Amino acid sequence: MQTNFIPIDYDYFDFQGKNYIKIIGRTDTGKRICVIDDFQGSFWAILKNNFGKEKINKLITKIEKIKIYEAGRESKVEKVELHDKNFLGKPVKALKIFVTNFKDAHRIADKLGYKEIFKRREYDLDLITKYIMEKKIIPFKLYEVSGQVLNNSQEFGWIDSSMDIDLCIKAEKIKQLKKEIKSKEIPFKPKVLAYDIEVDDLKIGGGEILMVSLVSNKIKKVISLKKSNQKFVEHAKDEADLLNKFIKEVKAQNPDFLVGYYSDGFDLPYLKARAEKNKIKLALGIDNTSVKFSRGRNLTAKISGIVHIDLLRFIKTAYAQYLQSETLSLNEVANELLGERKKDFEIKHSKSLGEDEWLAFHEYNLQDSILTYKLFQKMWPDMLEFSRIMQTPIFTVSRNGMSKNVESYVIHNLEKFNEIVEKRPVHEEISKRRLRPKYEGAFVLQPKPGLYENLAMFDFTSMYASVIVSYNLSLSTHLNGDKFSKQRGFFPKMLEQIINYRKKFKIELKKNPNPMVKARSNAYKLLANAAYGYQGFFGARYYCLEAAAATAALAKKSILDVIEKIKKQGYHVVYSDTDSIALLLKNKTKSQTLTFLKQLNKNLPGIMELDLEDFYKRGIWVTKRTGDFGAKKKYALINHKGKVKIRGFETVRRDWCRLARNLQNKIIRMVLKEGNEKHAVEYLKDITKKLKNREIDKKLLIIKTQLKKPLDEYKAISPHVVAARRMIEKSMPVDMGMLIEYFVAETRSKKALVRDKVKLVGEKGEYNIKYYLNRQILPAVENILQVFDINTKELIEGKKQMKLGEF
DNA sequence: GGTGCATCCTTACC
DNA sequence: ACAGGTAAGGATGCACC
Repeated sequence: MQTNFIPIDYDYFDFQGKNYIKIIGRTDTGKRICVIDDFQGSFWAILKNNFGKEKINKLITKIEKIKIYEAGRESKVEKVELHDKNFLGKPVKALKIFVTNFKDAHRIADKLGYKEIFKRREYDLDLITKYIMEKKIIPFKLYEVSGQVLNNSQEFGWIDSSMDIDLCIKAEKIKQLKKEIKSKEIPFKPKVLAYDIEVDDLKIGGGEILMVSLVSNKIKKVISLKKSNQKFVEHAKDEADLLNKFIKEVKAQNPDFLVGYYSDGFDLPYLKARAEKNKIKLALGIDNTSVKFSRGRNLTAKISGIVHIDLLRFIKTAYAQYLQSETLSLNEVANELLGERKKDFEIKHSKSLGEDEWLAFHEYNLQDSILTYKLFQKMWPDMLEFSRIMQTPIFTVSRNGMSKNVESYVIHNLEKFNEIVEKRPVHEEISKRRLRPKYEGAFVLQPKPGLYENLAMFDFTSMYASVIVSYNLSLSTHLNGDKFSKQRGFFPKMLEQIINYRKKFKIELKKNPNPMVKARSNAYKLLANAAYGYQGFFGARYYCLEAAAATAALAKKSILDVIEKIKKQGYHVVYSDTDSIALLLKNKTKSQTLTFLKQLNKNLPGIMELDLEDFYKRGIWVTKRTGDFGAKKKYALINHKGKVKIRGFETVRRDWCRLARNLQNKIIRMVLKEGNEKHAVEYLKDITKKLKNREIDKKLLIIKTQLKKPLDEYKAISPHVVAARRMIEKSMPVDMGMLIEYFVAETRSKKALVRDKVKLVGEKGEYNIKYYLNRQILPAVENILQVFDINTKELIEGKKQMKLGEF
């Protein structure tokens, strides 16, 4: 039997003490297939120099005899091979040691205390990684498998009949099909089922599940404890019935992906806990196994044969830094990425829901799954490309952070360099690394405050990555101190390849815009940007603080050199931060400036590249609030099309109240558009008057601050901590990571601290005029108007001066 | 009990 | 613990008078 298929999910199992790989995929005709592949795991023993053939053979004989009995099984060295390999760029002789069961690789490696052995490596990789590395069966690429069909076969203990699949093949040969998948097409349309639950008690398993919604391209339904004549609602007579109906529906849909939003941390653990309570097995796996959880920093929920995706995890690594949303809630993210929102519904305890409210609740629940489904579709190209490029199953790659993604990419591209994989740092090593002093980072130029006209912004493309490539900075090329070898290392070479791919797909995207090429280009961009952080990250296999420090230092030197050249050419440099430079054109034209930019590029080292980010009509830089010199990381620009770019100002900070943010935003825009402060001052006066007359909507005065750690770990009791404590008193849910909302109210108390005036949003009380005037509005506009020599304090307080702290 | 510096804390920039 | 350093700025903590 022979068929084409795409690998989606990977797993392995033991049979008679040996490991077998189990790949779940789809055939090119859409059938769900399970491919079972024989795979013997192995690790490396790298030999010290200068051992003759005879000595090596003796060693091999000794190693071949190693056997261990542990965890109720016998494992032994099955085979030893001598290879010429590279380790950290240097040629070595190494023994490839094959073991019966790879789970015992570490224990067997521990038995290799021979003086001839320099290092033992790759026993700390997982078997799936080893398999993909060696056999190159990469997720979502097309393969042709031939072998024996298992149909009610007793092979592997009737494994095929234990799974809900269309076809099971014991592989004899798996061959990659060279058929190039056209980048325009998405090669395979996954079957997706999105889900979401509603409960009264947010504590995992703390109360009954009221309803669960399920959405695919075929169904839109809510299974609910509440009877309803809404067409999409299926009634469950009790929670056990609800759970069974849920399981049955998932099985009926038979999806490739079961998708939730924060479902690793909430929906699936909740379902599992309630299933246990009802003595029901949450047997969602295609082999009828239950959901499995693994604890890391985050809870992770795995279902055998169906890829469980928690969209929030992927959003955090691949999207968060490019999103404007202030939180990563489903509502905000869906609004930004899809232009759709959750249904308006004020959640309250199910006991107090009226009949109409149940209808709305059902719709609300359904909408969450609809949004989750649509978000998945939107992100699918990105996840697919991540999986293919990192050569890592989508279950894993969608949960990994960027450092792990860089590492996966490196590990799976090492074979081109004949390299053995370096080990993961263990606990002591990590602690040691974390104690190392920080190195000096980027250069930030102190700006001179003012309103400027006719500017350009230059920036280096993927600056740190191109520094790493241009100066060959990595662990394997590190000699000593700040010295690095001239001989090109695998890490910089791989990174250069990444940058080249990024360029190639960016160009392709311009010619032919489509989501797949965009996703590919973006994945390479994210990889390039994370490479620097990776080398400085204490958990990295290829950690090299010297390389990270040198990268930062050489980047700094490069930008300072360029700034000098720009000045010499007669431009005025206003500002610079890390990889960008803002300059005044003065008497120069745009085209002269572009010519000059080309000239600058000719003299840059290696692959470094300086780009024009944009030309700007005006820009404003302000003073720091403390001191009369320019504030870094705070500026605003307007380009010639009228597009405004605001950085660092309170406008973009979520821990300032809306009133102050909106006011500052308007004032910045007025000033940039008009080039003077006239309208801005009028607008400020108007808002001030309204605030003093208590005409401002309290919604605009809410301050939101995130609880970054458990409440009892705070040393300083700040306003948001007080607010959170009050919430607990009122038995409102308070969790680490939550945005705490409060406003500052008028109080009779003479205490001066803000925290003594904190009130929760729902609480009665009038807003504190002096606080919002002196600590929100004034600080937000003061330094902007100061550029025009306006004393804002006098303006809004009248002639009578007031101390800043007073309110 | 007010002053002023240190420290904590959050959130931004790149 | 899950990429790095640089920076602004609010609010409290606390020694000091």
